Amino acid sequence: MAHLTVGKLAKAADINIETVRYYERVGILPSPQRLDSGYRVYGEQAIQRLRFVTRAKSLGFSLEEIKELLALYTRPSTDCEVICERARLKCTDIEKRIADLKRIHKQLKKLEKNCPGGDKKLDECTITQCLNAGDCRQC
Amino acid sequence: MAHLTVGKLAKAADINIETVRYYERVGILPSPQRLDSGYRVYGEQAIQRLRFVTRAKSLGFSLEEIKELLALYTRPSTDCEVICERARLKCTDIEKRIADLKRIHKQLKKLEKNCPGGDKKLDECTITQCLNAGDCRQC
DNA sequence: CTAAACCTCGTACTATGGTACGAGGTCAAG
DNA sequence: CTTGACCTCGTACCATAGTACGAGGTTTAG
Repeated sequence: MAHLTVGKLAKAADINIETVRYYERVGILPSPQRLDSGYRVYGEQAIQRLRFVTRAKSLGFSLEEIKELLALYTRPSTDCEVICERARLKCTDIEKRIADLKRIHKQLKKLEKNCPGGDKKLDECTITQCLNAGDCRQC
Repeated sequence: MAHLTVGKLAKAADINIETVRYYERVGILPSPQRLDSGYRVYGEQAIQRLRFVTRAKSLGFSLEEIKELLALYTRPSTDCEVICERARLKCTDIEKRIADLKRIHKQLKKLEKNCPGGDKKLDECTITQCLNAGDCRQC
């Protein structure tokens, strides 16, 4: 089990094989050793690394950010605080995105609520009015 | 003021000139009339249309969705309800995105809170543990 | 021993929303 | 009538995160 080809690794980490190669291209995964045939050979730690990537992705980190996290992670001088700081920054980032979406959501709800609906014509539709004119009191 | 070249239109709608041409390419803006020289000529309604696009964008609609909205808008048979329905769908869509981000935010906050921080080593860092292992009680 | 399954690489393509550039033609002011 | 600002088009490029494909070489199971 210690020697994995790229296909086995992909399966073990539940990632598309092309994606594994892509991760290598963009520096997320280090270049592995090769057999004489040119085949890539990975150890168990590659599975761990890919799982790290998948989890970081699910926490909202971009591949660029994950690359940095991995670099920090593999540097012995890195302490917990450094990683925490990254998490805090990402948290703030996500708070901003939530705030943006909430602002949009509020506007849409308001428009929706005030719109007469039914088979009214478009010139009575406040949503259309809003999209059409800057002087809309609904938005 | 009734005849605008693409540059004037872009300025009037506060949109990059290349973007105006791009909108034409992707069908957001209809092909305008041309002078003998080949220059595009627009009327006032083109400014309105671009403002419609900008406002719809700020409400979270994609260009594809805006194209549909515009098609509905210019069809006389469209009634208010049809537009309202689009707004409702977009609202739901945004609610989903907010929920996703909130889930991520919650996890990050939890990780952040439980992490010892300071100059602790990485093997004591619960964030690193979470990224590294699937059996993390923090996430 | 052969056929299937797997691997290699490079390149091109997907979606999204644009931006940039170069070669050339046109228009308006001085 | 020249100069500069504006326009034309096609093409390529940016970020992001991959996916797809084809030609060829390798490995493994029956």
